[in-house]
Parts: sequence; C-alpha cells; structure tokens
Amino acid sequence: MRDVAALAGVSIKTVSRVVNSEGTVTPGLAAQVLEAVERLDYRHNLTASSLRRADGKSATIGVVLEDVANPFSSALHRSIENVALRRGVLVLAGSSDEDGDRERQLVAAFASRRVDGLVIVPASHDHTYLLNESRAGTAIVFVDRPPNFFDADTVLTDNAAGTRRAIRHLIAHGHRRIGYLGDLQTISTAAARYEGYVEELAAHGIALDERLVHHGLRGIESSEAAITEMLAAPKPPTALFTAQNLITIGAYRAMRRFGLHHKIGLVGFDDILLSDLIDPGLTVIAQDPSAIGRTAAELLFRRLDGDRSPSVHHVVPTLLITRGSGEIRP
Amino acid sequence: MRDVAALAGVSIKTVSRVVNSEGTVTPGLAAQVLEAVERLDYRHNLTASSLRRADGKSATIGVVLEDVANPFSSALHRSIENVALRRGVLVLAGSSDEDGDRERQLVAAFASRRVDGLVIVPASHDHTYLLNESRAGTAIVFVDRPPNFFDADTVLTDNAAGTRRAIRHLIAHGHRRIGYLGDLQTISTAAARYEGYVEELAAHGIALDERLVHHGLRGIESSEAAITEMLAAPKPPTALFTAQNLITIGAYRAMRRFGLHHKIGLVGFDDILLSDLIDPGLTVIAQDPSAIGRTAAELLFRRLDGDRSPSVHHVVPTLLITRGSGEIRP
DNA sequence: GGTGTGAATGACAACGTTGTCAGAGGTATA
DNA sequence: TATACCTCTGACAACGTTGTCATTCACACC
Repeated sequence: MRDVAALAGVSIKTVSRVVNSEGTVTPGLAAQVLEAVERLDYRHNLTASSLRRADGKSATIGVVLEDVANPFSSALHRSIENVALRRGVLVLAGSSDEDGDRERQLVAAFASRRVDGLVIVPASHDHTYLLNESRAGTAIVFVDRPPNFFDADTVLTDNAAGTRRAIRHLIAHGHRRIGYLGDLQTISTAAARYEGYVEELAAHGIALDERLVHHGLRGIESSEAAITEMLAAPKPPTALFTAQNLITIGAYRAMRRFGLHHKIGLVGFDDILLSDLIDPGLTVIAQDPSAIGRTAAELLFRRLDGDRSPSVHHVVPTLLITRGSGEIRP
Repeated sequence: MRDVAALAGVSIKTVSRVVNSEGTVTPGLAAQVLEAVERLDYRHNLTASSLRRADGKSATIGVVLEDVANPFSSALHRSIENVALRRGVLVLAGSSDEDGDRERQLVAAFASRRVDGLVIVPASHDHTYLLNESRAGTAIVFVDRPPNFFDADTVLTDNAAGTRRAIRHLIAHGHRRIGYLGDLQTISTAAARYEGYVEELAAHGIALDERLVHHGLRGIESSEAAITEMLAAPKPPTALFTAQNLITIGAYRAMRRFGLHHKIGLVGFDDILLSDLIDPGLTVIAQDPSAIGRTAAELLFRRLDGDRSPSVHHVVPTLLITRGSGEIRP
C-alpha cells in the first residue's frame, strides 16, 4: 500500500480510501491510484484490514460438519457457501467426525482466526464452552441437532414427525411387526427418530417388541450384520424402518442377500443417490439439506447484521418419497 | 494480551513467549501467565500474529473445487483436510462451478486472506493470473486437471489409460460397437478420456463411428436424453462407455426404461455409491479421490516447508471394478 | 572481590491497514 | 472583503502481535 501510494503520489490513507471505495476521493486521483494498484499488482490485505477495522469483521465464517465428505454435510456446506458468496464471505469448513473434542478444537481454531460466525452440527454434549465466543460477538447457529446448555438459533429437521410418517406409511400397508434400526442413541437426531417410532406404534395400539429394535449402528457393515441377525430370528419383522442412510444401505444389502428385498417392507430416513434405480426403489423420508443450510446461513447473517432478538428455532419438514420398498405388503 | 500481562504481572512479550511455547520462560512465571490466560479466557489472535510474524504464515490453505457438494470434490476436500489437520492448518473451500471467472474470484478472495497455499481443480483455461500469487510465496498444486500456461505441481488421474482399460474390457467381452458419452470437451479430463477411447479402438482395428460418440453432456437428464436417442437410432451400440458419473446414471436410467440394462454392456468412469446394489451392478473405472487429495496436500506442504525443486507431476492410477454391467456379451 | 557468561525479561518498533482529526483549499454567504 | 462552511487530503496513532535488542540478574571462574 505504501508503494502504491508512492507511485500514485498520494498518501497511503488515500489509497485506503480508494481500495475501500469510500467515494470521497476526487475521480482523477482515484484513477491514478487504481493505475498504480494495477501496475504493482497490489493485493489488499484483509487480515490487516480486519485487525484495524472498527467492526473487526474478517468476512469469513466457520462451519463444523460431521464429515465434509458425507452427502448430507456437503450439501449443507454448499448451500451455506451459496448464501455466503453473495456477501463476499468465505467459508472455513472442518469435520468433527462425531467427536466432541474435535468439535471444540475446530471452534478454537476458527476463533483464533477471528471468524465472524459459526455454523455447527454439534457432536459435543456440552456447549457452555461457546459462551466466550458468543460474548466476543461471534454469531452462532446450530444445525441438525440442538445445542446443550447453550442458547442459540437452531435449524432442525423434524425427526420425530418424519419417522412417525414413515411408520404410519408402513402400518397403512398392513405391517404390524416393524423393525427399528438406529444410530447411537446419544446422537439427538437418533433419539428423536426412535421417539417417533415408539409414539407412532403406540398411537396404533401396537406393542413395542424390544427384539425388533437395534440401536448403536454405525456404518454399512454393522447394520448389515444386525439386520441379518434380526431377520434370522424367530418371528422376524415384516418391515423395517432404518433411521439413517448407511443403515438403509446395510438393510437393503442384507435383504438382497436373503432374497427378501421384494418381501419385506423398507422405509429409510435420508434420501440416497441412485435409490430410484435399485429394485425395488427405496421409499425414504427425505431431509432437505439445502433448505437447512440456506436457512442457517440466513439466520447467521441476520445476526451478523446486528439482530439481537431472542433465539429462533426453525424446523424444516421432511418429505416421504415412495418408490416401492415401502409399499410392499406383508 | 495486554490484560493477561497485567494480571500476571509480566510484560506482554513474556505472554507472547508463553503462548507460543518458546520455552525460554521460567516455569513459575509461565504458570502465572497460563493462569491469567485461563482466568481472562484469552484467545490468541492468529491474524495479528501472522501479520507480525517473520514468515507471515496464516496456517490456512484455500481449496478451489468444482462443487464442494459433489462426491468426488468432497472426498478430495476431506483427504486434504486430513493432511492439513495434522499440521494445525485450516481449509477454506469454495466451488467454482466449472466457471473460470469464479475460480479467479475465489483465488483472489483466498489471496486477500493470505492463505499459505492453494489446491486448485482448474476451471479456467489460463492460469497466468497465478504468477503473482506464486511470486508472493503462495504454494500452488493443481489437481485432477493440468494448469494452462503455468508451471506447478500436479496430481492427475490417468484418464486415458483408465478409459483404454474400460474399452479393452468391453472388447474382450465381444463388443465392437461401443458408444462414447462424454462431458464438455473443453474439460481436459473429458478430452483425455475421449483420446483413450479413440486410441484403444484403433489399437484393436475398430473404426471410429461418429454416430456412437456424444460430447458435451452435463448432468443426468441431458445424458439420459442423448443415450435414448443413440439407442433408438439404426445400428445402435452393443455397449456404452460413459465418461463421468452423472452420465453413467443417465445411461443406466435410459437403458432401464427400454429394458436394455441386461442386454447392453456399460462401463462408467468414476465409482458411484450403491452401484453394487443395482442389477446388474455397475462396472466402473474408479478414481481414488482420497489418494489424489492426500498426495496433493502432501506436495503442497512440502513446498510450504521450503522445497524449491522443479515441479512434480503425479499420476494416480485407476481401478477397474467389475460388477456385472461391463461383462454383458452382445 | 572482580569479571565474564548465559539465561530470562522487558521496552520498543514494526507488520499493513483504518479511525481520528487537523489543515488546505474552494465556494457561498454576509 | 471577511467569514463560515464544506470537501478533500494527509499525518499520526492504533489494532494485537512478534522480532530485535538492551538490560538485569545469577552463577561460575579466576
């Protein structure tokens, strides 16, 4: 900037004014400055700028996802990026891998880079550590799962309602023995889905059979094994509800191995690419990660624009997509 | 930091030394400082630090992907993150959407935040604009596609060889009329794949039939339409090579609609989740995005560590995965 | 006791930028 | 003509940190 000022024959403050398009510089002078900027290939240093600036904004936000590579997370990431892009804000993203410590480390790393805001898919079960960040003026929005011991905006999927819709669908097709295959119960979305399952069964006067419930499934292999076992037991279910996409895939694999994929009903939570091409097509409760991400980002920026009103809690509805596997009758 | 120093009764320089674990501070004093840090919940400001630091490193890198939400890009992103994580480096990611201008804007935004390095999946066809960044000391690695008019490390998939392998596989199963469905020829990977197709046909003395070639396909719908047309024409192909995952999905959809999915051979470039569950399973030439990302990140950090040797060009091999669709005989 | 050595500490400037304020110069008004 | 006022510009300090260098102090050695 000093060099630009020297070449243009002005003070560095004037260069600063031109670079920030403050508009209080005589057009002629401004043109000289811009030419010098061009000639010297000057690049504005945003870190120094935000250090000195009154608002201290870094035009960068941090996003803590479960895993940037999983389809749900990356769709979320993309829609946040889309909103941020319009405001010239860049996105730092990191994967927590469902590890609370890793979540905290990521937040600390983002904080030391002075991000303006955070979008967090929580892995930790105690978010009091965020009090300091939020006191320091960092806007925070939670996505997909609610925070614990911390008050902030949230954007959640209606997990219980979506699950109830799935179970109701299976019951409407004549099923009364419906298996539940779910993720770790410590993950709040998994707990909410199970709750929906229990409630909907109860609403139809169907007794809960513990032998048809399996929690704690992580990944395709473990669920394939669990389902194999459940199907081999006496009095097997006539339909399955799988509470997460990898579990759904495991279920489909297991059923296909036994030639049962046209005989046993299946509704999964989360849509999966290609699920319309397999036979039968997978009936799913689809979440809308784009809508979730967009809503979260818009909330975040509203806070960054100074909105100090009480926390807002958005619930994004799910959609039942029927493709065949959920319409099989016992 | 000033407050911490005051509370601990030392100079801010001593606080700086403790925070940076320089180890030249008496243990007792250091403990006092750490306690003050704790009490005041002091957060080190990395932007100010990197501004003043001699090396000016921001411990942040920028990654320009085609779309953070597509499976190939996000797998790449994740493996870069894994390498960066070990060095305490954070990743800024952005989507170019195959737009050269957008790529340049992203790079400019990264540059003004003073990233230490860039990993770029090029969309632009002229990378001379990067000369200034690289002169300024920013390390740059290109991934998936080579740069144009610019010298830098690259990590590429062996597109031509992978395609030749696919075509050879189909020929070995008795096919001589093999359709080629590809993306925009301006994308270098698409061009390389087509080249492999042409070469392998020639190597087997099979004449190229222009009616079996379709370029410029973007997305599932357009390829579904193109394939429908090709299959309806006189003398249709007995097998298809689809040069990209969305095209493969489009092809499979079209063939299924005509009940041809068990009659026409299909090998696709890029592996797809669930492709083992459809019937027939998809035979694919799989890339290894994790290996590509890891290699690229390691190259980048080697440069950041001061390696000034001539550009390195890695080629990551592909893998033929046979699952049924490529083993159908005419 | 005097001297040299080394380790720990602090004062100060500097990184690249912007906020603040004062001053220069022009124009309109009394 | 004198005055007030406005617009544009620049000097300087400050943002939060670290590099440089000087100072202090303890300790070993002669």
